Amino acid sequence: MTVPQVLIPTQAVLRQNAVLGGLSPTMISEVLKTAKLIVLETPQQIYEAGRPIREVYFPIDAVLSVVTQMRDGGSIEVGTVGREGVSAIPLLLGATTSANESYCQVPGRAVVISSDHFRKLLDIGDDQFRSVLDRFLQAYVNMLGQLAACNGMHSIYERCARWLLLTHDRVNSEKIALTHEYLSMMLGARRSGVTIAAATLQQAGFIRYAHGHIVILNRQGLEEASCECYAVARAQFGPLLKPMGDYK
Amino acid sequence: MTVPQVLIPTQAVLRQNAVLGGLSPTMISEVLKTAKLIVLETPQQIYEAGRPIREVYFPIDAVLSVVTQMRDGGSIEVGTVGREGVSAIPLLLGATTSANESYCQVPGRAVVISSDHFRKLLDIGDDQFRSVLDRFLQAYVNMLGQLAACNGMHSIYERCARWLLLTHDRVNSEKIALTHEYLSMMLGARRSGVTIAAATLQQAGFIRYAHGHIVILNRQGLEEASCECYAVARAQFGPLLKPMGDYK
DNA sequence: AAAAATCGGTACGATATAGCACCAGGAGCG
DNA sequence: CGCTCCTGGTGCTATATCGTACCGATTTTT
Repeated sequence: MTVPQVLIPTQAVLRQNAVLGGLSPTMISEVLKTAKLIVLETPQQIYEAGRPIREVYFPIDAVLSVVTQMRDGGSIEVGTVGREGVSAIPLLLGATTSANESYCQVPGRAVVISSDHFRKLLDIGDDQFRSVLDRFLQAYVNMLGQLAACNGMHSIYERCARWLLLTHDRVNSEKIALTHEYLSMMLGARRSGVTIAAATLQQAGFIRYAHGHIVILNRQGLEEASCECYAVARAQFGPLLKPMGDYK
Repeated sequence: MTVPQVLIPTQAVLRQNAVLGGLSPTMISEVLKTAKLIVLETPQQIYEAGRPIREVYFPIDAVLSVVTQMRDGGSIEVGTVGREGVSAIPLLLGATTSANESYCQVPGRAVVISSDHFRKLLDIGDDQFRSVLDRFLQAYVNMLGQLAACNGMHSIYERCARWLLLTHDRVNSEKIALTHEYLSMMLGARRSGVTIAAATLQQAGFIRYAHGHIVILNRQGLEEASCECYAVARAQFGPLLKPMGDYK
C-alpha cells in the first residue's frame, strides 16, 4: 500500500462535491481552514463497525461503500457515497460511531476534515447547509429503501447492471478498477455468480472486462439490463450530481 | 371497512410512543391541541407513493409498514415503524412527499396530527425534541441497512422469524393478526414460500397459526431460528422501546 | 343455514444461485 | 526472463425459491 497522496484543495475542486458545493462563501473558507484533498485507494478502509468516526470524507471522484459483515463471513454493501454526499451519515444524526464498515470502493480524490471540525461546521452552519445535508440524507434513505427492495427481489444479473450504472454515475471515467471478487462482496453473492452475470453483460457488448478493470461501453444497454431500481436511485441522486455538469 | 374509531388522547397514552414520550411538558400540551387517538385497521393505507404527506402517525400499539411496489407487481417491505417512532420520516428531512406507500401492518392505536402541525412542532421544538427524532432516524437508517443486507443474504425462513420477532416487540400481545399472503408481501416472497417457512416454525412449536391469526409461543426459539439481523435491529430499537417498560 | 370468500396446505417442474473445485491466461514481481 | 499470484472462466451437484395450480377447511357474508 502506497503512502496517501495529498493534493492542494482549491475551492473549485471542493465545489465538485454536492454538499460542499452548496456552502456559503463563509462556510467554504471555514472548511478550507483544515481540509485536505487526498487520493483514496481500494480497498482502503475508512470506518470500522462500532468504532468512533474520526474523519469525514467528501468524495470528489472517489466512491465509498458502507458494508455489513455477516456472522457467516459473507458481506454485502448497504450504502454508497459519491460526490453527491458525505461519508459520515451517523454524525449528521448525533451519533459518534459508525454502525458498519466503510471502504473506498473506487479510487479517487476526496476532501477530508476531522470529525471535530465537521461537528463545528454543523454547529455554525446556516439553514442552507442543513438543508443540503438533509437533502442528501433523504436521498440516502430512499436509496437504502430501494436497495433493500432490490436485494430481496432482483437477480444478480440485474443488480450487477444497476451497481455498475450507479458507480459510473459518480465517476468521471469509462474505466473502473473492479474485480469480480470485489463486486461479489458488494452484491452479497458468490464470485462465480458475478462472473456469469458479468460475462452475459460482456457478451451483450455493454461492458468489457479485463483483469480487474471494467470499461463501460453501452450505458443504455446496461439500463435495459438493470432493474428499475437504478432509475429510482438515480432520480434521488440526479439533482445532487448536477453541480458537476458534465454527466453524459 | 368500518369507520375509524376515535379515542380520547391522554398524556399517559401519548407517552407510550417513544418520540412523544421524550417531549417536554410544553411540547406535549402543544401536541394535545390537535392530536387525535385513533385505531388503525389492516390493511389501511397511510401514505401513497409520491404523494404529499397529510397526517403524521405516532403508533401506540399499531405497527406501520413502508412498502415498495415493483414494476412487475411484486411488493416488499422497506421499513417498519412502531411505538419507537413516527411515520413521517420524509418530513423530518424537509421533504413533503413520501417516496413509498405506507400501510397499517398490525392493527392498533396511533396518535395522529396534521403535517402542518407536525412541521410547526419541528419549528418550535427544542434541542431535546430534535435529539429524540434524530435518535429514531438513526435507528431507522441502521435498521434499513440491516434490512438491505438481510434481504440479500438470508433465507425466507430466517427472515420470517426475524419479522415476527420485530413485530412482536412492538405489540402488546402474543397474538398478531396476519395472513401468509400479507407476510409474503412484506418479505418479498411467494405466499407458498411463506407457508412452508411458517409451517416449519409451527412444527418446531415456536408459533401457532390459524386463519389470519398467529400466536407467538416461544420467542427464544424464534430468535434461534432467525438470522443475526433480528438482534442487530433490536439493539437499535431496544433503547427506544424502553419507555413502555413491560417488555418480556 | 347456505353460499361465497378467505386462508393455508400441498404438489411439482423450472430456475437461479450456492458452494465447490479446477484451470488457463495475464499481470506483477523478483 | 521466469515465476508466482491474481483474475476470471467453467463445470458440477445441491438446494432454495419461483411460479403456478389445486383443494379442503374455516370464516364471513347473504
